[in-house]
Amino acid sequence: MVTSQRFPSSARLNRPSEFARVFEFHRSASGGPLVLYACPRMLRSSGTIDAESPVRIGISASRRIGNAVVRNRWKRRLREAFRMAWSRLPAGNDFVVVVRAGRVPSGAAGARQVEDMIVALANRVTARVGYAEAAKTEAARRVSLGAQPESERNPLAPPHASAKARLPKPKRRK
RNA sequence: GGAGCGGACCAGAUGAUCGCUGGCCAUGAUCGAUGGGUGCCGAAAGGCAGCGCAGAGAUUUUGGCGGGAGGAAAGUCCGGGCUCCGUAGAACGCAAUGGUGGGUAACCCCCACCGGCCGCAAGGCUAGGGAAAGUGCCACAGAAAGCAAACCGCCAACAGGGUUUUCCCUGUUGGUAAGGGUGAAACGGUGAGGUAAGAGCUCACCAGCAGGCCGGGCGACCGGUCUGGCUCGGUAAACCCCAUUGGGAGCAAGGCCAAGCAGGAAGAAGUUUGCCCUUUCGGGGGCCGCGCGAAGCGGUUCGUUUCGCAUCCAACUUCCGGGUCGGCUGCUGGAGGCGUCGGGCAACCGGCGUCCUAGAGAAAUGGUCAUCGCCCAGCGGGCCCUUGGGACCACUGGGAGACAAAACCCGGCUUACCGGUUCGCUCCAGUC
RNA sequence: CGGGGCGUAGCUCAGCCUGGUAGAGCGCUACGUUCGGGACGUAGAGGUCGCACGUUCGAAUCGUGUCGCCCCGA
Repeated sequence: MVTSQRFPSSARLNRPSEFARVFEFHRSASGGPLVLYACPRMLRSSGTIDAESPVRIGISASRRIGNAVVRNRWKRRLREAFRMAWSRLPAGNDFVVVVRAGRVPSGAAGARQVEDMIVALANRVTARVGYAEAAKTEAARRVSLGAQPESERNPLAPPHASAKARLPKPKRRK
């Protein structure tokens, strides 16, 4: 196991639309104080599943679980766990961890425990029956949506998801 | 030694290692405004193709250097800076404040003092203007709750009765606020005079009120003295009155890029639509026109209204399309910290010197390990000393490590909090 | 950032504006009724009015502070 692992901002979900995309895929697994949502990553150009791209994660800790200090403590603990377990997670996916309740595990044993829990949940949700098919149909629908420009009024299609699948802008001025 | 009062300060330390974030420097990669030069078209202006020569800058890789939460960053309770909104002028309303003087950019803040209350004291608390402008309220109890009033009682007269001298009982009328009892609160207190009985009815002293004068103080107020009428309840954190203050919105403010000196549609020349009636001159009603319309009928920040002044009129307004859930900026050097000197009782102010000390944006300042440090208990060691205690050192075991995380920036207030350091002072006990 | 509302019996709520007695429904307990239960009838218990300080003779009510919860707008 690789102990030294970078964790730059490109490995995190940075904007609300990315969080919404994962939540609206509606695939989750829960265990203990955590709920983990998963969503396969897409290649922007082709709309197919990109199994090679690195894993990205996001953390959601609402005010329900405590004050700012408790929320920050959870986020740091989970970021550290992701950093350590990064190579053991199934590639080509975005994950969002929601903290439900509970005290923050402390010490080395607590850190190991959170780490193992995240890996187990991630493997459980991606190995579930229908995960790959759903990802494929989703990808296919996205390609068809990308072909016909700006028919966004489909209620099944989240607007930010189609925006994510939009073809890159052609170069201007050349 | 014990108990207590007031103030100031700290918010575990060091090291190793793995990370995050933004700054600077170097470096590789990708993109690249613009410039240069080449070819073609053209009379020219210029256009097109294309070279990859220079290159601001953007994104990113790797490496190095140095920086990275608080005393409350919190609650968002006040006050300001800053930004935008024609001007924020007047009136009404609304809201806030409420002893005096000062500090301050400002304050529901701070300092000093005055009055009141609490404490043996050091000290603490204090929404502390006006109740003889007006209105309201004061449950229950009580005769009566605010300006007078007679339930019991007391006294007098008259009538009747008992006895028939005094006296007693009943009733009616009148006088009386000294006594009773109720209540949170009952119309000054004590004494003397006075009276049929009583009463500030009169007098002395005291308390209190109002006014005048003298002295001290910038002032709140304090001290003294004289006069007056004799006493006039409480509540304004009830309405209210008085004085003072307050324009509104908020960094999601605001500006720039995207964005092309700008695509489409509708509205829109109305100086308060026009006419008639009525009016307390504020306005109200009817009819016509525009409008789908009971709305509305110039606009100009704002969730109080009206008025005044100013200004704008298509270069305007609204909607749709386009764009967008983005990027850059505002964004941290400031009523700034520390030291020192001077002024001031103090809050604070001024001069000089010196320092630079967080800028995130699904939101950084962390994880792990080791050592030291803190508290408690036990055992051991020597020391102080009056039996019995005290502090110190070493070891072992156990425990605590709180509250709470910047979000434009400051000054305060309030609240939360494991503990620790230190200064000054008060009371009590003991010894010399 | 700005604005609004609510904490009262085990539960859902009145009472607060205009201060003096805390109340309703459901639930709970006991008894009656019934063969038994439900329903019904009678009686009863149960509340620091979120907390603290103040104003007042007197506070659930008025004022200030504070704690918790909910909602709305940008």
